[in-house]
Amino acid sequence: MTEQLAGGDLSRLRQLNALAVVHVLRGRPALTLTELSRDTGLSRPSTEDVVLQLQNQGWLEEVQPAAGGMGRPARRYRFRSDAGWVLGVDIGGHTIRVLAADLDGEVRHTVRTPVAITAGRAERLGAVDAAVAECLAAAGLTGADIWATTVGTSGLVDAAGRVVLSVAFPEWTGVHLAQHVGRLVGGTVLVENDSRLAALAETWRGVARYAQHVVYLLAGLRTGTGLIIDGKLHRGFAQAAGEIGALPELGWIRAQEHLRSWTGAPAGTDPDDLAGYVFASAREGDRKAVAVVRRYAKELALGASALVLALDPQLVVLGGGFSRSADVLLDPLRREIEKRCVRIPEILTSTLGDESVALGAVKLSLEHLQEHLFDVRTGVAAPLRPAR
Amino acid sequence: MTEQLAGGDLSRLRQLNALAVVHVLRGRPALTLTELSRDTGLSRPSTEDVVLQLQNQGWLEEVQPAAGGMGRPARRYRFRSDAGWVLGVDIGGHTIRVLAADLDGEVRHTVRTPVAITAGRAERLGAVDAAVAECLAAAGLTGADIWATTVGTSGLVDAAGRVVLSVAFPEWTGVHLAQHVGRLVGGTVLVENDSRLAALAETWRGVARYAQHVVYLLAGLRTGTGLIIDGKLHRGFAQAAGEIGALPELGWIRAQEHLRSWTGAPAGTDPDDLAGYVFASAREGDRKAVAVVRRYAKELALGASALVLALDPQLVVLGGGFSRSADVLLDPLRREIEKRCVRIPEILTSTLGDESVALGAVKLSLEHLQEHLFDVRTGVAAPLRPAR
DNA sequence: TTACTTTTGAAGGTCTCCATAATTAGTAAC
DNA sequence: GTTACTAATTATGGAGACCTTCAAAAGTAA
Repeated sequence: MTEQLAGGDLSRLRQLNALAVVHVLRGRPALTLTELSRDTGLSRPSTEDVVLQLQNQGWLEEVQPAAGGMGRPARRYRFRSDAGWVLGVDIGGHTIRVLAADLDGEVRHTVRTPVAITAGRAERLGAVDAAVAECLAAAGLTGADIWATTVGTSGLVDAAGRVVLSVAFPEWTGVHLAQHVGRLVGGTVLVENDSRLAALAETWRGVARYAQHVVYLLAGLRTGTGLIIDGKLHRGFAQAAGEIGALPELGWIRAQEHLRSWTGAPAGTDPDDLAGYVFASAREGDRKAVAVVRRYAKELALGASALVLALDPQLVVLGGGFSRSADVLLDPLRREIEKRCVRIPEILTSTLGDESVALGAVKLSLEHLQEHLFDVRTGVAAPLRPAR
Repeated sequence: MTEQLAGGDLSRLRQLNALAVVHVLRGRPALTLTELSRDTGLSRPSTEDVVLQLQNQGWLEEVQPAAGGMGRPARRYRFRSDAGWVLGVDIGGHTIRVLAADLDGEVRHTVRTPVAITAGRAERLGAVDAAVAECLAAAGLTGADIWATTVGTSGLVDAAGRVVLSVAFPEWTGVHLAQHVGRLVGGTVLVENDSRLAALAETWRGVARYAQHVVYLLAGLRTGTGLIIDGKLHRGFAQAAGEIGALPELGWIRAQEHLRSWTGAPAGTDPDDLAGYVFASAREGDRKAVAVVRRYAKELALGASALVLALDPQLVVLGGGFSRSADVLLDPLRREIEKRCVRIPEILTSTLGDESVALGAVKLSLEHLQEHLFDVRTGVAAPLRPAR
């Protein structure tokens, strides 16, 4: 059964009303007391009381009254979204990304650092340190100002924030990212698989904003998935959800091999760049390239269909590097899914691009704060970085 | 984001505290005010106030004080679990089951009516009517005393309570079960797929009580699934979740054919009874029967593995008629799943038997009431059958 | 009958909310 | 520049729900 809400005394009521005020005010421009009173359902005097308390605690700030208008100018209050900060870190193969966002989720600073795909563990971790430091400096913050950080990485991550298994970077296996990044910033450090974060980003600021159940496909040099169920990221009992690629009968692991088998690219092309040539040739109508893309789409669709049949999502989102070639990839993918599924979900292409993982990391940090700072169980405390 | 809890005035606080008292008292024996005060965190006088109000509303009842013990005997109050009733109906191929349970989920009356597997739509609906009427009569109730009813049926059911597609009983397709049963009883009538209800029953009173993520396999003359995610039944966007059997590459639909291909049963055996002979022979070591069971287990495991890889459940529950033969079925099933999955969940056999669907139907009815009658948004109103 | 234990009932106080009315600080019109 | 109008602020009184504390009541045990 759902966790019941405990009752309590009058201070509990104040707690709830303070929470209601914060909830109304977050992510919106400054409001007057009358407006707040209307939106919270509280009386004007009570609203003022609550607002004064929140102002003393540091959550709210009075801003200049709006010019013009009849009657006595009303005081206006805004949520101090800069009271705390969160970071989103994406440790990719070629790039480290760090986003600093305020409590409203507004991304204020972005740092992008290239890193060699061949970089080892120490070098990559060093690049992460440097990027985080650079981002903090740019924002004029120190690690102590950060209330929550989420790190996205490829591979399987355990609940403690350790990389349990990384196929793409064998050296990465075993690295304790939560601990490592925790040296640099305050607050909680979460670590999550990159595909899952990308999926989360789509439900936040991407094409999946309206959907409660989403299957996200990361199609690129690696293939991955992220599942959103009931509006929440689904991890599974041991963080192993979405690993449909492991099923040998579906042959998802072989999917990219089709792309690499193509011989139409200039000699000496880096195998990692080959995919781009295949898609480009398919776009120009090269029949062999079209056939290769179709075979790739079919294998991708097999895993996707299994997920769709299992979960019946409203929406499938195609993301990852190959989603840039959605014009040649989406149609065959859709056809293959339609062949197999009972009910056909919408199938859309991600528009978030390279930033999706880092954005999802920001969102996960915010959700963590939401649970611990603005929860109905605890109410709103003074704005302080939560204990780790 | 999660739906925020609205604030309010003092009556809201009373609402929450009343809810807390009800929550503490439900499903437990009568408690004294002192005990209630301790468990709710309220002061003694406040607890008394709340309890008196709930008693006036009809939710609580004073019972005889406990004999013996030191000091002045304390008044004791119990939750009036008989203030309302729910029904769970299982429309099976051979049997109609109706359970009547009180608000604590205690099943007080059970009716089991045989119905011919060949019965048409009208005959089957008539049997349902008769069984419901019989159950109400046995409980001394009328339809108006029923606050919620859930009907379990095979096939795909839409949100309005209509059978959209029934493969097992073609005539069943299109029947509006919610409407039909709604003629007999008050309150809400929910209709749900039987495999899902069986899965729900396992998390309530079965082997899955401790698990948040469960894959339930209905293995019998039909094969079906039920998914529990985050402790809740997962239906998907269009109630089509769990239809992994449709994926041609996994060949789930062919699974039972293996059992029917067996030639070791007495001539003229009803094909529906064949499975029992196969399992019995396998139990006695007949090598051909063992091989047939193994092939069946493999195909069952294929679909199960897809679900396990997709969701990473803590637990897989094997239910349905064939779960009686778990002694010969479970081991090969487990081996095949272990071959394919990244993380191996526990695999257990259902112990609820034939009643699981009806029990799950009772549970779904109770969950519906829980949401509408004892919700933090509304608080507890007077005990009246909720409007439809 | 007395001592002890525990619940009950009553009193007084505090907190948070609400409704209402008086005051204040602006704009608009003359 | 004064006056009317508008809308926010401030002040007041009251109600509801909670808390703590203490005396009275109703049992058991010696």
